Amino acid sequence: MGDGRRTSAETRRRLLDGADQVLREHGYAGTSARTIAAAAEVNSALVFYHFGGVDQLLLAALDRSSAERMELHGATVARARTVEELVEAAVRIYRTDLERGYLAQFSEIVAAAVTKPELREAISDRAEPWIAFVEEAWERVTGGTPLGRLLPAREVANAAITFYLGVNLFSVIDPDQSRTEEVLTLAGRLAPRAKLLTMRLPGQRSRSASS
Amino acid sequence: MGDGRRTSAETRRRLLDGADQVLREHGYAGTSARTIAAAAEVNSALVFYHFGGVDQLLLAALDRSSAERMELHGATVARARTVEELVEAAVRIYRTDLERGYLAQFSEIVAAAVTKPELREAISDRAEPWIAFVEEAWERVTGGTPLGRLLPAREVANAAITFYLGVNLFSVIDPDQSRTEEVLTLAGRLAPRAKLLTMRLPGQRSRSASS
Amino acid sequence: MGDGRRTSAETRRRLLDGADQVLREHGYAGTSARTIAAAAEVNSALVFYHFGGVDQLLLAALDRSSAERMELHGATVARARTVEELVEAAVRIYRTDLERGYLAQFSEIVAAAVTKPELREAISDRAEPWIAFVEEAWERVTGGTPLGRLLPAREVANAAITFYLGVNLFSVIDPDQSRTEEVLTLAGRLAPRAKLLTMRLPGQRSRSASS
Amino acid sequence: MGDGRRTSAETRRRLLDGADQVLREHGYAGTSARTIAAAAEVNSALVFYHFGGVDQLLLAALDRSSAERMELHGATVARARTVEELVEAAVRIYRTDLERGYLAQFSEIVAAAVTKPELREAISDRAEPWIAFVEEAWERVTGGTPLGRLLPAREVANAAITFYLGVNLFSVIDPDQSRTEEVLTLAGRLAPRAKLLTMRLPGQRSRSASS
DNA sequence: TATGAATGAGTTTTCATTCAT
DNA sequence: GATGAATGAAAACTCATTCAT
Repeated sequence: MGDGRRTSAETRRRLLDGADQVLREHGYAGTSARTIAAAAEVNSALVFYHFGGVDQLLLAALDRSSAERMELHGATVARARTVEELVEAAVRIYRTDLERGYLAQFSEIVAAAVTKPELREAISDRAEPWIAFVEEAWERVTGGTPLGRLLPAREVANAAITFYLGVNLFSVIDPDQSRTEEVLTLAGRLAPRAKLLTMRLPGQRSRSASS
Repeated sequence: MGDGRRTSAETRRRLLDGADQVLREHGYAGTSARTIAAAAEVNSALVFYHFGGVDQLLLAALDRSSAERMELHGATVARARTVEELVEAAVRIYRTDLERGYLAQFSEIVAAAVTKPELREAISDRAEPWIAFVEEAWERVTGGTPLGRLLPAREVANAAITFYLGVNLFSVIDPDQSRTEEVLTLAGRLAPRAKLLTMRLPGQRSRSASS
Repeated sequence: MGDGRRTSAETRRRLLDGADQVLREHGYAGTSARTIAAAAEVNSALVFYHFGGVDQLLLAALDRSSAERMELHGATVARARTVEELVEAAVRIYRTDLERGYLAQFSEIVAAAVTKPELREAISDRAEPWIAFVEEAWERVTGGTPLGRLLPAREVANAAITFYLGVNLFSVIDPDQSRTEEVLTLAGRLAPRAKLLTMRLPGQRSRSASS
Repeated sequence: MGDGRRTSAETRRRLLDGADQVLREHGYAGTSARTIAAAAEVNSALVFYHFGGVDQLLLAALDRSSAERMELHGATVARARTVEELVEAAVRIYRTDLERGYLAQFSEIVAAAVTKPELREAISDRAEPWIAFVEEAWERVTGGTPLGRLLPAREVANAAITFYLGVNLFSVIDPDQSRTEEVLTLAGRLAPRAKLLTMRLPGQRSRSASS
């Protein structure tokens, strides 16, 4: 399989692409050194030669797309100045990740980490930057405002990532993603109303009076 | 293994218990007909005889605990009359599921369904009643109110289940569940403020005037 | 491979026979679950099903022939009343083990234990009864005699087993076993002279006088 | 691996050292082109370039230490004038080989030769000079004496090498070499008595009379 | 119903070895 | 001389599944 010599970088790229493809088409359970190597049109021993194992290859593939996404999404989020814009950016990010298969890739690996405890730490480490990503964006946009005080960045980030992961699983229930679309649309409609949450509740005494 | 004859029902029960135990202790990846049968102290061919296969046994075990939970959680939710009480009930449900290991069990199977496309439909079918469950509760509590109009039951149910599924995966990143606790606590604090979302936005003309 | 059903005992026997055969014909390095199963005309997974692994099967085969030999050689040695007869018995044992391939089998496994440390304990345990066997025979024949005092049973047993093991390796150098035969013949000729070793050395004072 | 260019001789030396080290630390079963090359900090293809294969490298390493030992032990033995001194020298040789790891190295390779029939001839060839070595020493010390007639050099040499090889395997059963020590100590005590073996047996007629 | 023996395909992983550069 | 990428065979072992009893 595969004909003759190739550069190392080329082989590694083929393997990373093969890993992405197999993961998306057959799920983690259908992923093995053989299936990946077949997709990459490469000898299956090279999975071990270049990456040390199947899981390590999958993680390397995740790292590769994580880096791409971080760049791409970083730019998207940087333009947001208001909560509305931030929610809009989030919805755009979700759609991009869905279309490009990033969402599926991430889900598959996270799901694999649920079933294989030895993967958990690796995944946990790789999710952390994304939590920080959301945290920073929220802080930048709402820092110092009443909304920022009501909804602390850390909690918002955790909730956002939790929801993002859930979308992956929910796709099992919602194969055409229409329900998720509806939820996101709703979120878009609610965003301009977020600041209402910070108003005084009827029957709530004023802050100065309550102290 | 096991001594002497047992009733069919007894054998099935042992297998279901074994499946639960192995799934929680070793994860889906460590689950096989042999490991389950060993935990159940039963011949492994009986997994096939009684359930037709490993995945089918796992699904049967899920059905069993789903029925238990439906009863238990139904009672919890029935008492809720306000949005605050409903969110409180949801938090209590989450904590119960976590403590009893339902959450872990559900996570493992849902994660397996992500990983093994052939399981997806089965999981989808089993999630549907829970979506209906949330939908009905929300409708009962908010039906006919402005909040009910702003947040339609269907979307709320989808969002709630998406989040619940996400919690399963997020457990990988949040092994002691403390981050999830924080998010739920925040939800509890926000619930009384939900009705604020229905207020008129500054600069928004009144409904009657806008038509 | 193999046609249809067989009894468990029959399959186990075939595997043990196959293990013996492959070990003798191809050496430990040429021994694998596949080669043994092929020789046994049995599915190779049965090596694991019945014995748990290749090394365990080999050890079981060793145990089987050790039991046979212990019975056979025990009878041979029991008849010896003098050192001459004991040496004769030892030579007969050596020839029997050589002809029946026991010597080669034992050597292969002991040699494997040299190269694979994880086998050492198992082999050590299995050699111990043979050391005891020699020790008892020597003690029975020479106990209480001057020769017995000069050559303690424990040392004789260790030396005998060491030599026995060496013969295996020496067969590499002495493929037709003629050199080993000569050494054994010499041993037979020397045996009647063993008691001479206990005589007083010229210039050695008598025991009673020296104390 | 390894930085920059090295001379051919240097590379060969590193590989020989690496082979020795890996063989002693991980046993023959843990020895591969890769592990040796790693220990030598050299590219693993050089094992083939310089030596043609792993076993050939191992044999070359054996040849190197055999040459060292031949020189060293030759000097030790040359000083022996009597059987007692010769046995003393033999014990000293054994202890030296043990301490310097020669014994372990030799054991591993000889054991491998038992295990892999294709190595046998190579080992046989390499043992021959040692047989000659013992033969010559024995002949020099006992030649023309009654003891020399009773115990011909050829048989003594074969027996000594057989025992030495056995010690290698016996190390599995006697990991701290204490039992072998005892046997050698006994040999040291017996040596002065060797000439007693040549005395006339009680009831044996005189040589001249018997002819 | 239950058993345990059997099967064949599949997995990860390692190895000696080759070869273009 | 040296390198690192590539190869194909082989290893141990596990699995779901079947089937005669």
